Formats: sequence, C-alpha cells, structure tokens
Amino acid sequence: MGGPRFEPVRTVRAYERIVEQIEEAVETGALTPGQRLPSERDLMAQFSVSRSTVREALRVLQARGLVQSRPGDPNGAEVQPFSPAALHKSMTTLARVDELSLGELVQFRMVLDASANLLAARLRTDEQLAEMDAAIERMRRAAEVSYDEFSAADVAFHDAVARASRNKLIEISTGVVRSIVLNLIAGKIASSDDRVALMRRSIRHHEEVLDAVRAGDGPLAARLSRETMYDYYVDYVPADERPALRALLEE
Amino acid sequence: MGGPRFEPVRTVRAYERIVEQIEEAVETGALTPGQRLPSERDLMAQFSVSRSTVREALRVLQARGLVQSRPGDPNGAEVQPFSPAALHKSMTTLARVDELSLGELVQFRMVLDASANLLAARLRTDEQLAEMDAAIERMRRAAEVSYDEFSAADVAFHDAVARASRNKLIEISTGVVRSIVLNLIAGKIASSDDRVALMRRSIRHHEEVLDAVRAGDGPLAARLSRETMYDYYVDYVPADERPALRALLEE
DNA sequence: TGCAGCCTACTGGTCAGACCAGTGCACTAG
DNA sequence: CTAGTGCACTGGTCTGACCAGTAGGCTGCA
Repeated sequence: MGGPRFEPVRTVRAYERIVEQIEEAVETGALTPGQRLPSERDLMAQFSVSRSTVREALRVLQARGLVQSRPGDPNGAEVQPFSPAALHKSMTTLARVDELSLGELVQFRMVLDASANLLAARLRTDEQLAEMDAAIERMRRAAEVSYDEFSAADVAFHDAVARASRNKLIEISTGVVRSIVLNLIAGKIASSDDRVALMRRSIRHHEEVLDAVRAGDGPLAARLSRETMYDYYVDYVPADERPALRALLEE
Repeated sequence: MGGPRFEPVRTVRAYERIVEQIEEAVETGALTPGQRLPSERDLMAQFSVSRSTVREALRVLQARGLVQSRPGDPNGAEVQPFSPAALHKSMTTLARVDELSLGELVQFRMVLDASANLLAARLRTDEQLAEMDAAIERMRRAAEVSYDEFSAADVAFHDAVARASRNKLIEISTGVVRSIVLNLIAGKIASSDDRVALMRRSIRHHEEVLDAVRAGDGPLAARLSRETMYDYYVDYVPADERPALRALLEE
C-alpha cells in the first residue's frame, strides 16, 4: 500500500476523440448553429484518420442532434441549434423499454404543468396572457368540429403557459412528455359523444386556470391545472394507478 | 385540387433502416438486455449491406445507449439495460449549449424533489424510511469530516425519497438534473467554515423533511423540501434569478 | 489425469480506395 | 441577360484488407 494510485485506463476509440473535439467546439460556442463543418474528406485530413472513422464520429454527433448532414450538399455537415429531439428520443425509449406506465407519465405532466402554472401566474406578460386567451378561444371553436384541432389548441395553451414560466427546462420537458402521452393515448380515445363532453369540460377547466394565472394566484393555478389534467386523462389510466394521481391533487 | 394527396418522400439511409429494426427489436422485447447481437460480419450478411453501413448503425445505437460493443469480444454487441446516460448526455448538452442557468436547474430540482417528497409521504414503505434515516445518519457523521462524503450521503437521501415516490420518471429525472447541478457548482463551494455551517443547517432541514414524510404529511414534506433546497443553493444562484426561486416557496 | 500455456479463429477498430447519385455554381450558348 | 448545361464536389455505400485483442480449444508437460 502507499504506492502511487493508478487510474484504470480506458482505451479510447479514434472516433470518440473526434466526437469529443467537435462536441467541445459546439458547447463552447466555437461552432455555432448554422455553421458548417468541413467536408468529410477535409476532416479526415485534419484528424489524420480514415473517412470511415470520421463518418462514425459524425453519426454519433448526428444521433445527439448536434449536426446534420445532407447528401450532395457542397458544404459539410451543418451545426444544429439545440433541439429536444435527442431528449425526446431517449425519453421515448425509456417509456418503451422500461415500461413507463401512462400513470407515471401523466403524474409527471401534472407536476410539471402545475409548476409551470405556478410560475406563470407570477411572471407572465400581458402578451403571453393574450396568447393563452387566443388558445382557449381556438379550443372553443374547434371543440364542436375537430378533435385534432382541439388537441392542437390545447397544446398551444400549455406551451404558452410553459413559456411564461421562464424556465427552459420546464418548457422543454413539458413538451417532450406531453407528446409521449398524446402518442400513447392516440387511438384509444373515447366515443364521439364522450369526447365532446370531455372537450367542453376541459375548456371550462382551462378558463378557470387562466383566470387564476391572470389574477396572479400561483397556488390556485397550480391546483386547478392538476385537477384539469387529472380529469382529462383519468379515464385512460388503469384503475390501480389512479390513487397515485389523486395523491398529487391534495397538495 | 382533389387529386390524390402525395406525401413528401424522405430518402432513408440504409443505416437508419438497420437502426430502426434493431431499435424495434429492443423496444418490443425481442431483444432483451444482456443478449448479444450477431457479429458485424453476420449482420452485414443479414441486412445485405456492407460492414461500414452496419457499423454506422451500431454507432447510432450505441450513442442512444441501446447496445455496447467491446473489441475482441467473440460475441457481438451486447444489448444494454436502459440507462439514463443518453438522457443525461442530452440534458447536459442542453445545459451547455442552450445556456441553462443554474437558477433554472435548481428551480427544476425544487419542483421534482418536492413532488417526490409529496408522493413519498403517501407511498413510502418502512424499509424506505429506514434508508432515509440511514442516509441522514451518514450525513451527520460526514459533516465534520468530508464534504464529498456528506454530499454522497445527501444524494443517497434524495435517491431514497425519489424511489419511494414510485415514479420512475421522477426518479430518473431527479438523478440526472442533480448530477448536472452538482457538476456546475463543483469547485465554487464556499469557504470551509461556511461549508460546515451549511451542512449542519442542511441536516436539520433534512430531518424536518423526513419527519413530515414519516408522518405522511405530503404537502408539508413538499414545502420543506423546497425550502431545504432553496437554502442550500441560493448562495450559488445569481441575485437576479433568486426571485424566481422564491416564487416556488409560496405554494 | 490434471493443468499451464500456447494457438487459432474469431471479434471489433481502422484504413485505403472506389463508385454512385445528388447538389450548387460557373460557364456557355442562345 | 437569361436558360441550360457541365463539372467539381458532396455524402452514402461498397469492397477488401490489416491490426490488436479475446476466448476457448488444444497440446504437451508434470
């Protein structure tokens, strides 16, 4: 004992070193969205590796959503602005392989949406309030006509609230989880009559939430938004998962 | 108008088709963690493509955390159990590229941790309570000795709470966001004296939270956990972001 | 018979060079 | 001045090769 502490060495593949370097450049801002990488043939000269190695690195970067290449493009791969696509992908995978239940997803949405409303009640601008108004008005018009359009307007409302929370992480996460939930229940929607009733009730709920946001009453907006979501999704959730959802209503 | 509606065709690369097929197999359970993929040379025969194409597909799958290959392994790539590594990676990228502020991250932690506590208060088992007790005891012993050990015990406590919430999404997200936050403030820690005082106060706060969880008072546990986290991190957060954090304390 | 050590047949990682279908730009013919 | 045509270049794919590493069977010794 007492000798020098050696660290286990990790053999690093060539393409990983390339990924690291380019990733570093993007994250430090040396490469900004819209800029182009050199062509693969240039990169292979710069990194002193073969084109296959360069390409494997680019595949990884592309899977992470950092760059995007297009065949025939006389410029190299384009650095992408951040998009939640990668986040969405891994969360979708999580939902499928780890068998996330609909209950867990809805519960998560209740948590996120409630906090977005809580913050929005404090921080919203008049302009954002107008957006929410417009979204609800759009829901009203759509309710009797098209479920898809209603759903889109509903999404717009929640997006406006999320933006008003001024927390990008909340904004992105709500979007990602919502799309997974909507995807899961797509096709499982109730009968047409039930659906119209559901939409009407949902509009009333959204109006109440918006009133609370407008009044600046965060805790109320949060509570109402949880109830709104519970009411809207509870029928899709298996009975044995509902108690856990109701636990969130008691706060 | 009125003719058949044509969909825009998306040229799909060969390696993407391979990714899709293997991904599908993993997500439907046809391939389970621990199982091996055929070797690259077998795959290239099965998919009728060249090895470079197979390899590019494997790189993508590996970036998504679905498989892992090891050079020299006489078996093929191994299907991995889901790990939040990919989620972690994309959220870290988000934090760096999109310049997520520490304030936003802490705010998100407050939201998640509070809801974990709320649920844990309802759903915790006695065994999980014992884990939380043990973690706090470990924090007590470590406080006077090592900040790192204290921090590890703190993590153990929050992990136990997250598990007790019985929501895998909350559990994973808290872990991911926490490690990003800890990474951001690493090195920025206050002076030694302040640090000890901070740890002592934090222990007291954790005890209060645990009491509320033990008593089954979810809303109280949630509120206390928000306060605990605010108190612990507020000094690292720029002054102009603090009001947004305080907004969460009012619920 | 038992086991230590070597050998071989694989693996993944990398390289080199080639072809193809696209793309954008410069040039050319009208 | 413009419409049209090449051309030079891109990324996507293929072929075939070499290397270092691994595991498991085989050999030969004790």
